[in-house]
Amino acid sequence: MNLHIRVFTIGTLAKAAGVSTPTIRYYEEIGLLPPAHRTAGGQRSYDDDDLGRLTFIKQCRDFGFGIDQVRVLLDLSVSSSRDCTETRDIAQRHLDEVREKLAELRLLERRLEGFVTRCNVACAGGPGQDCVIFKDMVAPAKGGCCG
Amino acid sequence: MNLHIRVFTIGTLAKAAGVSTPTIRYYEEIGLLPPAHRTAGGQRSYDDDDLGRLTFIKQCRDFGFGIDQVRVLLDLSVSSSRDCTETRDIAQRHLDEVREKLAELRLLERRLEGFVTRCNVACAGGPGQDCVIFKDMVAPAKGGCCG
DNA sequence: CCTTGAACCTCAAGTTACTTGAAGGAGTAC
DNA sequence: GTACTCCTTCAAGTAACTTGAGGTTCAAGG
Repeated sequence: MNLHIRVFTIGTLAKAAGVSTPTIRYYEEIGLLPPAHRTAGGQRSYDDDDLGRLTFIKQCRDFGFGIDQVRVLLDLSVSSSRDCTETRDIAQRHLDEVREKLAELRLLERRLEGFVTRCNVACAGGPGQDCVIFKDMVAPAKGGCCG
Repeated sequence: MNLHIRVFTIGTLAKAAGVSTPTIRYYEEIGLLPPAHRTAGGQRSYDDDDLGRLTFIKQCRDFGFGIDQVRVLLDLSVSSSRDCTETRDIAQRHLDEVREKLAELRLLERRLEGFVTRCNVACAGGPGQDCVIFKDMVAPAKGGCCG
């Protein structure tokens, strides 16, 4: 209970929030963070409120929200109505996107697995084989490598 | 058997390979495609070899390979040794990356699910609740929204 | 032959979310 | 005072294209 007012340099704030110092300057530049207070020498100076805001941003980014979505979430976070349903809708849409991406990646994983497997089967003897991967690759959607 | 020599404009080539025309110009600019032949009027002109090369590139990109990896694969595709093991190793490394990304996304999916669920539980009554998502978000790694 | 409209040309800048680098000033410890 | 780290701004780089401005070529129709 002895640190009633904590003051951060940009570097200590960065460590506390888990981001880089250029990122903090960048967030200020694009308006995610307000212009920082400055010391007499012109260096940026932060307090716990700033840490809170930055940590919030960091959490949102870790959730995969884009900068523009973070902007909306920040606005919601200070709006008087505290409209949680809007927040949930943003998160739900984002979740849908994540699931789409997951489906794509799962498909890609299977295709790559097949590719590597065919390589291993056909090229077990090492290099010098008459690998036909590249002919296969030119014919779309058939999978390739040493087929 | 009547189309022994097919000639493509950049637009028809783009459709045939499933990419955009600016993308073709971009690939030429960065050296993935050789400088195109030109008509008397200065417009680009392509043949089936170009279609083959571009289709190969497209397939690699669909596989998620980066441009630099595509460059290597293109080199391998014309190398005399046809070293399939090298090709397989590139694909294997890429597969590993895809699997890492999948793991990340699965985790993210679960976190977002929890987030949305908590929103629904706490905010079923609609807006105006005292949503505490934003306080939660400031405390890292706890999940948020209306906790 | 001439005009119209689509498709083409080049060059520059925008996109996302930062990172990296250069050149120099501020703050702190000895 | 000097050594060292951290800070400052500004510019450019990253990946892989996309978009836009302003102008040219081509094929078809009248």
